[in-house]
Amino acid sequence: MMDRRKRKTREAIFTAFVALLAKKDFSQITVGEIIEKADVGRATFYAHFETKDFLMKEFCEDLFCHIFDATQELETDHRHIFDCDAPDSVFLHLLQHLQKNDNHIMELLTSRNNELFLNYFKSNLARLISQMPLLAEKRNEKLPESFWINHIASVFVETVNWWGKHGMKESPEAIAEYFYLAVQL
Amino acid sequence: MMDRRKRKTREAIFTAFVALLAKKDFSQITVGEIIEKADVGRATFYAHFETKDFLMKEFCEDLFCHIFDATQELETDHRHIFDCDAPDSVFLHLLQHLQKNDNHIMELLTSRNNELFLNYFKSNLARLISQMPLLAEKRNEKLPESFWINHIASVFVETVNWWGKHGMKESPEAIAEYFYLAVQL
DNA sequence: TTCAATACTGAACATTGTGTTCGGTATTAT
DNA sequence: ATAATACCGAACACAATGTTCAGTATTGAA
Repeated sequence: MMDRRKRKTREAIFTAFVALLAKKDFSQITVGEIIEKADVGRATFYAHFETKDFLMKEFCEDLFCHIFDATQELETDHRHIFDCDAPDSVFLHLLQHLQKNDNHIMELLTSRNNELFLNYFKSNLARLISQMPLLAEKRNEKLPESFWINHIASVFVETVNWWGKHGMKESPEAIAEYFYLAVQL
Repeated sequence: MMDRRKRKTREAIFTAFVALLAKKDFSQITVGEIIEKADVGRATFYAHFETKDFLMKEFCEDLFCHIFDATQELETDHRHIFDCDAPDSVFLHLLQHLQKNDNHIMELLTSRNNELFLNYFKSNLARLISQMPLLAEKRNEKLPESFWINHIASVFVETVNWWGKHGMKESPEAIAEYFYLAVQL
């Protein structure tokens, strides 16, 4: 187990980081701002994270690991219980999760110049998709698998992005509908 | 008309910039490198471009303006002459243009962490799409127009991106096929 | 409780990149 | 020919990065 102090400062840095990310672009956040908000020494920051980019990386890994793992577990549960058309509900569930805004993910996804974060979201999503056999069956055989997976992930991310950029007025169900129409599942 | 000296240095800076972009991420290119490669004084650079970001902006505007304008002109010509199904050929024509690699666009599109450039590509493409009435007719009425346009542009850019990242082994025609299958036009 | 390991502090420091300024020189358009 | 314009290049102030180190506090385990 991790030293309690280490956990605390790590958490403090993450919290400060996400608060800053909600306000400004990643590229114009300075280490100085982070450590000031986290109330942590400069040397301490660099003892935890090699650079600002690594901070982003580890932050995303923690976050997506948490979310997608939860989604996937819930998913397998559903499949066990209902044996229903699983893939459909995964995306809807993700959208609902996003709307709740527990981890301020939407804020991050829709903030300007968020490409870095969006890329992490997409790669994690692609990984999830590649593990959904029921979805894979719906693929047009003319399309290469890597193309197909990348395509689904991209469209979902773009859909979410559009949702956020337009004020999230629509319900998760409506957005899911848009998504399915767009990818023609 | 622009002073000859001004044109020359502007061109020198652009050339140096694109050469660097092909090698490394935009964010880690320094003004120092640019002016060294362009063989231009520091003050001169800042007389031309407010910041590095503005350099990127103007570079993209020049480039896309050139390409999309050409595509659009060629397009209207075709429509006048053949009165054929115009939208289909626009994308294919773009892909062929990319394969020729006149302006090293593919190199830029497929270089790592090229989100900024990709975004400019996407917005210009969206603008072009919104001016294609024949394409607009194919939209599913359930989908909002802004969503639809953003979707088409995204899928095209992602398709191109996938193409480049996989070595551009396929022909433009094959990629166009993938694209049409993906967007279901 | 003791104690060695581990983590944090805070300030100093070298380094790198940004963007500005300015006097002097070269080129341009007319 | 000449006035306007552009370039040079070196110096400068400033801001951010990432490192170092001696001193202090906290932790987990014996």
